[in-house]
Amino acid sequence: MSLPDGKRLTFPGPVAGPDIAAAIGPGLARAAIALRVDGQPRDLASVVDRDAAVAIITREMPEGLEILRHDAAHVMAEAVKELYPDTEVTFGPATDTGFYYDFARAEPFTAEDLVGIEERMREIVRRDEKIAREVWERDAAVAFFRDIGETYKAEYIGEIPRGEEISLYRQGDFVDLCAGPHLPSTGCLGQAFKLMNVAGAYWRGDPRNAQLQRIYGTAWANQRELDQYLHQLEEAERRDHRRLGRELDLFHMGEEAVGSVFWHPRGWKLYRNIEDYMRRRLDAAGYLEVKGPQLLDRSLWEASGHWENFAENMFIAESRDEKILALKPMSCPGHVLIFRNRLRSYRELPLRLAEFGSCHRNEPSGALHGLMRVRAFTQDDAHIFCMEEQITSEGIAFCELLLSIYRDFGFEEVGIKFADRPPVRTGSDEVWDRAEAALRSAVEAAGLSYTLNPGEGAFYGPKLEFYLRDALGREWQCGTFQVDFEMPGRLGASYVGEDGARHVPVMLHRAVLGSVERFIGILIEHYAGRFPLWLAPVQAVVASITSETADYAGEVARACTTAGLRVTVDTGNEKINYKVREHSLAKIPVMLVVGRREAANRSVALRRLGGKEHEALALDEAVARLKEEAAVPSPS
RNA sequence: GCUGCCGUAGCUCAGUGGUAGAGCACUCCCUUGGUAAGGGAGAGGUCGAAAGUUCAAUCCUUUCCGGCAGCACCA
Repeated sequence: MSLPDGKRLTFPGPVAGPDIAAAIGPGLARAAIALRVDGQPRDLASVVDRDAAVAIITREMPEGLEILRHDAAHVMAEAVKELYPDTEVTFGPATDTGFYYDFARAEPFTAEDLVGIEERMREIVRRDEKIAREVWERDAAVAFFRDIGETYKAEYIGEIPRGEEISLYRQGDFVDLCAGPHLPSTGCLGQAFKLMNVAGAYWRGDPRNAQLQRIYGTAWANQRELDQYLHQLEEAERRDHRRLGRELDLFHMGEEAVGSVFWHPRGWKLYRNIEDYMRRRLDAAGYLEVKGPQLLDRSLWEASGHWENFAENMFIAESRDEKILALKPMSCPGHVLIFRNRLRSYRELPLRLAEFGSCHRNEPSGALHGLMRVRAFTQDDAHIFCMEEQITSEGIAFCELLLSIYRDFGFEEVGIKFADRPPVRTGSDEVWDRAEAALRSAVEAAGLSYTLNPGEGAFYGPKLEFYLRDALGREWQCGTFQVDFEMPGRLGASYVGEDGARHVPVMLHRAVLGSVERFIGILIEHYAGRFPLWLAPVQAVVASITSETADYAGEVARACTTAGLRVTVDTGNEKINYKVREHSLAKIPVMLVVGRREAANRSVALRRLGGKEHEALALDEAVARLKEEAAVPSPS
């Protein structure tokens, strides 16, 4: 057999995993938990009886960790069955950070139950039960699970394709239907796991089915990694934009307007900083800003197809004359109306209509989440009306614009997914072929790599989805670029081509930030509230040491304001220690402290947020320096 | 929307079947202090809303509203 490093091992006959590992080395023999045979993960105990590419999987490897987490799910199921025998087990896979198992049980699991289950899991690990694979005949397996009252498992076996092996795994008295592979024994799991929470989940993910109780846990190769993960969770909680939004007095949300944001002065300043920046970038990139109406007549939504498909999520209003109107959930129909308001020439194309579009969508209550998912939001939306042969160049230009904007906001890593035709769609396959080809050539011409997201395109066309990675390594989908051969025709948009005939333009839907509200939520968490100077709502606070220097503090603040800096003054009756603490907690990037010395020689003591030191600077110099540092990034 | 948990002062949280407390924040007074909490006093609550049980409900029950976690959803 061949090993990953290219070496070859020869055995006289069939050989089991532990012997292969032992033949390679004693260290590996101890660390081995599973095998990979010709790319397929297998139990360590499985026998290799032919020439194959074999690799030993250890718990430190990604696929080893996945097996370990899957085992954690089984151990949890065993613990639950021991403690609550009336529970039925269903599915229990590994996740990116751990595992879960869905249980069917009349009584809800409580937080205290979790403590007991976790204790029992640790005990099962200490028992070090052997985990054995058994291959069963299909009907016998169904009968077995039916006998022991596991109806979900029995049901599921019926859906496993004929010809596939029905494998059961036995550990102690617990038997579970599972494809595997698994660890050799429960002891191999180790103790680096923790149960996290319990939540509802539908059987097979379908809301029409019974709702099960899902217990989530996290599991790692060792205690250090577990601690690190738990620490990262704490860090995420510390950065939670809902918490920082309150602490930094940026915004609040309330039951008087569920799913909508009350922007406070500082939060709105941040919002405006972003909007102003985006406006400059759009202007420079040849977009024309427009503003469409909020409330539009039902007939338009019927024509666009929204009334039929999305009425559930639209807010409907009725006027006194009994007209039915809807708050717009997106801006595209309005932009088409602007486009087709007069006769258009091919000479005008590409025509890029941009809008900070206020949209309302009646999102399900359970989906709402701070700024990340709201019912009233602003899209940095634009629609490019163009000819088919312009799709590629517009796509390239958009990708460049987007990446440059993300960089300015401090996001260097951007992932791209290509979402192609969904099962339910409008338009012929031939049109989809052209749209997908044009989009693919655009992203490839821009020199960007992407992964495929099959079947996830919009119903009217394929799209690129742009994901940015934040400081905690989390991915957020923000930008999008969609090719639409449908809606312009549907809403009657056309232009006069070079040939004098009417043509239907292609429409490119695109957004960089996506929802401005959500993007601000991401920014807050990315920066943990410590915004770069150009974004910070308040860039500096001038703090006096004694009331004697209050006048000079005011003078310093005026000098800053004149230079275009956003500053506040603190001449309050508190010690400087208190002021430093207070403004540090408010995450103001810069403090300009003025005492008797500074007032005497017209200087300031400049202190950076989080810094331990301060720097004495002439007032003019400090202002000039801050002004330079606070410069808004501009398109080069 | 579904399941579970939660809702007491602006915030973080104690607490009780006999109508409530702490710390921080806030207001005032003293203090004028050189880089992460100076001292004192005061004010602040229809205990999410409604109905029910009870002599009596913030506490028990039901419904509703809102929040959190997950599921489903995200055109």
